[in-house]
Amino acid sequence: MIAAPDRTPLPREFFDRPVLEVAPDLLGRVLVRNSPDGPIALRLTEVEAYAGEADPGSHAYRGRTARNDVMFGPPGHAYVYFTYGMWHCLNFVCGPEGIASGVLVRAGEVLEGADLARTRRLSARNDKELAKGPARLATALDVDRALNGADLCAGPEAPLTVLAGTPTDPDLVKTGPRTGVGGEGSVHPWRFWEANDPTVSPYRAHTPRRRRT
DNA sequence: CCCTTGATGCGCT
DNA sequence: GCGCATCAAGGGA
Repeated sequence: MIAAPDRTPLPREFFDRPVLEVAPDLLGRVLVRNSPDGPIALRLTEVEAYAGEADPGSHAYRGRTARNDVMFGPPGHAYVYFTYGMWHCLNFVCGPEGIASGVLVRAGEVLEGADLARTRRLSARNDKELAKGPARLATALDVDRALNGADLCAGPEAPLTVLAGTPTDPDLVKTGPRTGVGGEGSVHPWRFWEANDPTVSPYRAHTPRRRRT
């Protein structure tokens, strides 16, 4: 028998730790998105750590700007950015404050609200694909820049919350280089996922693309 | 399955 | 202007 997931929201102290400690600990936790259309609960299966201004793969690498501002703020908040002209990606800001670290939420398994998620992800061929990839996940959960800076620790009825869930067995946590991160940023195994989980996104190496003429 | 390419807005140099 | 923490469709094997 499987223990019921813990519905207790994670406290701010959870996020107020070094990002490389928080990232693997997020696997198996349950992200709840309360949107005007209804709630969706997502069990996290894949994340990536972005570790401060010294990390060349991080948006914080070139210092504080209007875009990455919330990364420099207190832990336990959402950092949402817009990329490739059409997609959003969701991060959890981690501590300590001022280090500008975050965890990119890359994939998960929809536990509740699959009907709603399907209406936002019409191209998904099956439910495993609803949140297989960071932009798909944000689309399924209706996450956009309106949620940038949202407090993850404001309670279970807040727009975004992370419940304790059932942490993934550490023996099942796999690590590898981050997807789509090139150069110096690719040397660290800062991608974390749950072994044998069908909702984890495929790894893709960094591929520079030339703009259309 | 694999690989290639187009779509699309904007932050930053 | 360049390049991006991406996705979906299309064609070949």
